[in-house]
Amino acid sequence: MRIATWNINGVKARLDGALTWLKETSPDVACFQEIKSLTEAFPKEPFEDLGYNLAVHGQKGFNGVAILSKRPIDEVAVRGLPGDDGDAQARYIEALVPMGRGIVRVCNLYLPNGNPIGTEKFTYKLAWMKRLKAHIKSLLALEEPFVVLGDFNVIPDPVDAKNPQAWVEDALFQPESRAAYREILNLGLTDALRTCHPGSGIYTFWDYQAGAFQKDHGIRIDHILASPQAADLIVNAGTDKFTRAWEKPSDHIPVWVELEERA
DNA sequence: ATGGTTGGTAGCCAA
Repeated sequence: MRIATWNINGVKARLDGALTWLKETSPDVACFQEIKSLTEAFPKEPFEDLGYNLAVHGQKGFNGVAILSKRPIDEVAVRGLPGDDGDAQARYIEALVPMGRGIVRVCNLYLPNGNPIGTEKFTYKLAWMKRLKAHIKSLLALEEPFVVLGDFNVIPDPVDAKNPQAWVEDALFQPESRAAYREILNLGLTDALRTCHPGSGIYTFWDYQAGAFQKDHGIRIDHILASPQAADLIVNAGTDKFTRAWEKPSDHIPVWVELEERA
């Protein structure tokens, strides 16, 4: 089965593009970030017409995440990242979807950007990552297949940027951000895209400004991390870079993983 | 090269 993630940067602005992408690539599960929509304002019908079930966790104007699944969504396990009841930002949703004889848990996140560094935004990013680590640790104890995927807003390594030096003052490439990401990975998760494409030059984001896409000044910040039980099933992973060349593109492109289905 | 562009919203904020 194919599970994909895409920061669409506004569901209303990207409605046509998102529908075209779903029709062309037919993921079984698609996770969106930055829907920038209230839950009740999400345009569900055109997606349902393509055969998708939806679980939406939105907020007004900013953030917002959604899970679309051609298979039944057995349960929406979590809305909002656990660990801080005072955090109202809609950046996390988790659902259970049938796979093979069992289920796969899909954990869709939009990790805080954290810029500019030296502000409460960066503090919030690091605190959010600490909460994410704790939550993933609890999921690993279940010893089940799951994927944690979405816009992590972290450039893991220099190889994940065309021009790493351009990002040294950015929250996405701070040593603290990278260390927190590494701690999560080192709990025992597998970076699906890295595993299938170990080389350099794979990016998932190009800024709208200064012709970044034309110059291929990209970074890899959208990730799919697999639990050990899911990593055993990885067949392939990749990106849908063609969407970035469309009219009115998102600044991110989709990332997907193909998991072997064992009946 | 301290600029540049986009989305959501209603003035700027977030990215």
